[in-house]
Amino acid sequence: MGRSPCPSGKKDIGIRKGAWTTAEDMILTDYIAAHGEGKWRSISKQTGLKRSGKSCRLRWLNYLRPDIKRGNITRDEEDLIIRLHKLLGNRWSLIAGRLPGRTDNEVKNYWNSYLSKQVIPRDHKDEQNDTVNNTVKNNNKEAKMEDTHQLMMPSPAAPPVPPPFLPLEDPLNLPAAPASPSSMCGEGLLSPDITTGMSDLLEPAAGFSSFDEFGFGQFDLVLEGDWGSLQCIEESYASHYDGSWDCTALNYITDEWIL
DNA sequence: AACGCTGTCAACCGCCCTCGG
DNA sequence: GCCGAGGGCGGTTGACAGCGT
Repeated sequence: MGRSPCPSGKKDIGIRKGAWTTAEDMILTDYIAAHGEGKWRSISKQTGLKRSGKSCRLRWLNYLRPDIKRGNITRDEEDLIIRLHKLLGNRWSLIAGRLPGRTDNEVKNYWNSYLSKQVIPRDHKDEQNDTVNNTVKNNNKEAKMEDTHQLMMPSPAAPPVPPPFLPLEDPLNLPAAPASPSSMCGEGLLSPDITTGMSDLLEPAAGFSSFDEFGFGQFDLVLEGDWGSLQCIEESYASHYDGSWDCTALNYITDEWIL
């Protein structure tokens, strides 16, 4: 698999490229076991590996790390990837961070080669479901898509419908929730691509170190159906609100998760 | 058996961010 | 504030495997 070791470099003279050998893996593994991660560029100098620092880092993070989980992506992991991608877009490192033992590269490859072909066509189909004419030829494909689609729909055992997620009460003079996501886009609050736009919109605010901390905290609660705690987080958010976020987007995020 | 097509996935590339001087 | 080095990340490439014809 992977590229053959054909040094193409005019500018990287002396730097090996392509597939890693077992010997190189051992050298890198031994070095990191002894010295720890980091200082990737110095690794090649210290060990004699003719690899760039980036290449060493990539090899370690994507393949050699002892906590890498091998084997097929499970149904639960697939479900989580789909949900997280819906929330975060192509932020593979963040998505992988929620999947212990999985790497961003692995998640990205899995999405590009498998999930994107199921989820995206399905979403597209939903937009024009009145015009689709199923054929016998597509039966198997459709069945597979349906299977994936169910992952994104509330299951019979899904959490109860949460209380309405209304705009927070006003002491902070927060803007009212928009009538629809499209209106948010129209006002420039969210980019047309809602999944990536949200991450750009929700920059760190007081009380939370990052959008990810805030967002994942809510995400976990949604998954668990813990609407009470979710409300507490929202209230906490309201008490810390410093105006750097637009809370209307949070309402939409939660709607997105639930839907 | 040979060939072409397609999917998979390790690895590379280039951009961007952070941090220290 | 500027600059360069180091590192992180998403997008893309390309070798290989498997399958169909």
